[in-house]
Amino acid sequence: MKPTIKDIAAKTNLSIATVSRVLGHKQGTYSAKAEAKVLQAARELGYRKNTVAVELVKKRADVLAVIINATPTNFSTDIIDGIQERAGQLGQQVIILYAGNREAPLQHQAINTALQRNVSGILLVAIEPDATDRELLQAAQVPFCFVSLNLDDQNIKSVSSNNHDLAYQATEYLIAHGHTRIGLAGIDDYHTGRQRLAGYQAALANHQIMADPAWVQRGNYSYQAGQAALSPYRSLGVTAVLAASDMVAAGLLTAAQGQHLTLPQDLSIVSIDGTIICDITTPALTSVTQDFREIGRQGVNRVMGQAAQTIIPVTLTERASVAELDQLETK
Amino acid sequence: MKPTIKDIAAKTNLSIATVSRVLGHKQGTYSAKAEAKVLQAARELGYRKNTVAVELVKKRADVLAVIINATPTNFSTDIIDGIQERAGQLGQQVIILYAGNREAPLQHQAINTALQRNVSGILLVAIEPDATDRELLQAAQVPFCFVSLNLDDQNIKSVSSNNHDLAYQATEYLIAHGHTRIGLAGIDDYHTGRQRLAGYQAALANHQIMADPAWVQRGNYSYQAGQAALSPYRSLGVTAVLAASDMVAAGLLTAAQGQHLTLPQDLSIVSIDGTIICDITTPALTSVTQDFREIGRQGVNRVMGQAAQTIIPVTLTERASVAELDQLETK
DNA sequence: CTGAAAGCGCTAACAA
DNA sequence: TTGTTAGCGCTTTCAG
Repeated sequence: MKPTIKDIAAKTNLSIATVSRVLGHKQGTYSAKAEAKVLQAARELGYRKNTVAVELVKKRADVLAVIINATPTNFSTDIIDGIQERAGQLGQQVIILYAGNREAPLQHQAINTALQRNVSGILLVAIEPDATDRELLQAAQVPFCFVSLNLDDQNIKSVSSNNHDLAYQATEYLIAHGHTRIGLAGIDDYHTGRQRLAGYQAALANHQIMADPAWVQRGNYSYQAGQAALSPYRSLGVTAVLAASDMVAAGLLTAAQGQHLTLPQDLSIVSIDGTIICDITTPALTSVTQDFREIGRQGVNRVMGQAAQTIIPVTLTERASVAELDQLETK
Repeated sequence: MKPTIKDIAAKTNLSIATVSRVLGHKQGTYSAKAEAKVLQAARELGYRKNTVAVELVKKRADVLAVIINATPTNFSTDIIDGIQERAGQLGQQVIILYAGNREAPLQHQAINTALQRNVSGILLVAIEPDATDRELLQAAQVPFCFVSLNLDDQNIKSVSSNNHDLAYQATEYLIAHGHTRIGLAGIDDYHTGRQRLAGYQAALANHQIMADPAWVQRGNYSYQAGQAALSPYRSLGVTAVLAASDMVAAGLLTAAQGQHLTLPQDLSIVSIDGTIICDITTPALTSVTQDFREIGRQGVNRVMGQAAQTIIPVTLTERASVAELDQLETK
């Protein structure tokens, strides 16, 4: 039914080998006449190459698999844009596999799907691998790279912002604005969260601020986590919070407004990510902004073996969610 | 290098046929003993089935391709959740192909990629097909379905909200709240935009409101489009705007606040979509809320041939962005 | 219940 | 420059 190179061969009185050559653009191995005939026949028959067959014989698919989960955050489109851009330049197709909401079986399944198709590389976006995931990945002879997540293991490829530095910068910024009772909200208890926690603690320690452990409210980077974090802070006299993501910041902000707090006077917020969410809230959120597009691009480079373990710099974007504390009275 | 069924056959002294049968779970065609031997050998060898080979011989891939573009909106994750959920139930894998930002070549490429892999179906999420896209799709013997977009052609499968009704409801709501000078912002000039425009116009006509054409500000559903729409409205005495998406509404809202308008008193907004963006803004956005998850689920049903052309109902979610106009003075 | 053998659509030696 | 041929790894008749 669907035409194959055989049909083209029959129609042109050429061998399938010649047809394959012109369709594969093996320049110099066929005559202009053969080329013309094949191309025309292909057009007439509505021929389309069967990629599956090609992949089988070549034992290689020029495909990058991107495994991604439904993070409660919203930065993944930028990362994917970056991936797509660079992958296109390197002649790789991109297929995105979806791993649900941190659901282990779906993560395994996505990895297996990628592996079973001999993709040329796997990019794991914001995925915390469990033991099974790591085994699957290690056992296969396929390059993989964690993107927007750093496993602390120099031997495992990754591209991300420097989470320690990122939290450190944000905390320093708040301290520079007179805050000393500073919360950290919404981080998880895995690599990213722990790295950010360390940066936050380092900045506080750097200024001899004795942190109250209750200043750290864990969560999953979601809007809901931000909302939940507010009320504990109110009794702690916290004047500023570093939010683990824009979504956490937004949750914190709407919860605060629900309690009739005035921002930033009653509560300053610095957010991590710097997506468009920061512009949408009132007041706009000051953020440590990650370069997600570049993270995506470099992820491709890394998995295609063109770059070393990579840290992408962040920038601090001042908007309107931090108050200078000097002239204000701490509660 | 990578083990194949041949290796398992050699190791177990069985034929590759038998190995294939147990690995394919062709129950009743092999003995328990054979099964045990094969399974163990497979485990020991770290065998993983080569999906590409299977797809070649079966001439069929149990894969649904989802083609999606980087819409400036943000509802796609919900749709994908729904797709994934239903696809899983039907034993279909899902691969997501990314079509850039309404870029024709990338759209063709994504469609071709799907077609070249004989996927069992193609779901196009919020994709406006051009002539080439439609030809490609029609020519192939692969079921496809537009999701969150309705082409007005009863013969083409689609699942979406009723755009006419959705705009009609929103407009009626504003009229019921005393508004008569009502804008429509951010719609595109394709199917979705035109359908919503018609619904908006129908509601106005229904109340003998003579609409000023300038009340309609076109755009691409983006935050920027919302921001750009504000200033024209100020000179037109518009008291309320129906925003074509949550992002448009957010843009409108921040632009209005930038002009020191008080919302909703100075400008009421109803948004279309009802994503989490509506909760994040101040005031929260009243919206006509689409059931994106269900749209995704039904998209799978439709493409797998289990449902007819489908309209998913919407609901109006009242939040805080619409003022009752009775007791207020129109500018 | 098991094995032998024929392909799926294509590429890549190897000959001609 | 072109054709012949042998597979890629798997499923599936058809015999046994």
